[in-house]
Amino acid sequence: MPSDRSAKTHSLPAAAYVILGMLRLGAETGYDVKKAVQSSTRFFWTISEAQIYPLLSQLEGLGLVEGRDASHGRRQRRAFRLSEEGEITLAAWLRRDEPAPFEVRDVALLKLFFGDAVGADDGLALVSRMRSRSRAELARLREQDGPAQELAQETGNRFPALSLRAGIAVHEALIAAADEIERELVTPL
Amino acid sequence: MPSDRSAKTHSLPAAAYVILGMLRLGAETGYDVKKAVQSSTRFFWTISEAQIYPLLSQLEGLGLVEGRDASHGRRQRRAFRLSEEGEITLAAWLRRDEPAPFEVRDVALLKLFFGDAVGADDGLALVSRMRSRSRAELARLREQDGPAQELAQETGNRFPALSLRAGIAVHEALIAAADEIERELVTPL
DNA sequence: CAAAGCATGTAAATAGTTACATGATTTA
DNA sequence: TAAATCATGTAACTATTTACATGCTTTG
Repeated sequence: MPSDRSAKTHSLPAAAYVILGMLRLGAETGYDVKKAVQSSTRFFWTISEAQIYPLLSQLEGLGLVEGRDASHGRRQRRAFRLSEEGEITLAAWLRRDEPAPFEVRDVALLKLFFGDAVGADDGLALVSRMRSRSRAELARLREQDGPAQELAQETGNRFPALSLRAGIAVHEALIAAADEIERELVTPL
Repeated sequence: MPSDRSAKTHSLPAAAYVILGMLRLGAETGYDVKKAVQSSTRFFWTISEAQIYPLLSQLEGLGLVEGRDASHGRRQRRAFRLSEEGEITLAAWLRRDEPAPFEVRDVALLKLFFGDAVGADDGLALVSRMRSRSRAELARLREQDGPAQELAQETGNRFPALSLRAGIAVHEALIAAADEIERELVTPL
């Protein structure tokens, strides 16, 4: 675990740390990062393809990652790895106790908040949509549980599996909340 | 409850619906909207002041809100209300069953995911920071519980109080998850 | 051989934040 | 009378998404 000797303070966007972190966990190409994000951190932070490739170049320019050509036959391919600088920067970010306001961006919950603007049936529909959305997310997260556990066994990286639990807990809570809200809605005041 | 006769499909940004919804719930000025967001929907969707004022003008241009001068002495002040068009647009958006992927943007959880990049102590610090953050949010949401209940009694708008519960449930779940993760971390594999 | 997946990228547009700028009114 | 709160806004910047564009390789 590197200490933060030369901790770059240029505070990169969060997406940059997602890339650094994923490279550390074994991703090699931009495509790998994209897949990894989609299956795991997507719950905590989404990034799109259009961010990944430019950011990788930027990070290379800053010396935080090292790229090399890893083309496969005629298919072009760039493989990256964290540089020592990159590891230091990632660790320094993790240790930095910056204010981190919890931020959800969820249209389903947002719509629920304004549910009084439609009739009772449409209001109930909002609740049930929110629940089925959480059920789907829950299924997706549970599928990741196995692979995450394996990663923990094989590489000793325990945090991905542990934080997956947090995601699972959130959606279980949302499903329970939906049930409760529904019950109250059918009971008139 | 209006039906969506002339449902504007120009699909506005989510922030626009937040404004429409808040006006419907009684906010009058941009400042009111800002305060309302900070105390309630902030959990589901954040918007900043710099978005509110330009959006209000835009919405006025589209005929979805109606503004009038409501200056108080020499203090300038614009008061807005939903137009009928605006109510229709809001209701149509609520009824529209668009894909709504759950999206969290949370550096605390994100850092937790990459916690293996630092030592055991720093890793535990990530868990405890995430927990205290959720405890603070929980306190804030619980403070809103009273006012939300009153709103429900006085105006019949029940959804704000109900969806507040979802927010409370989420943070309770995250606190429980943090406890569990911590327990596992101190137990070596 | 078609479809799915691998792989990389750009352009244009939209969305959102931060910082600044201003000044009035109410409350302690 | 100082501090807090009310109130509105702009400029500059940063972040992010959507849509497009390309073409290879593996699998069914």
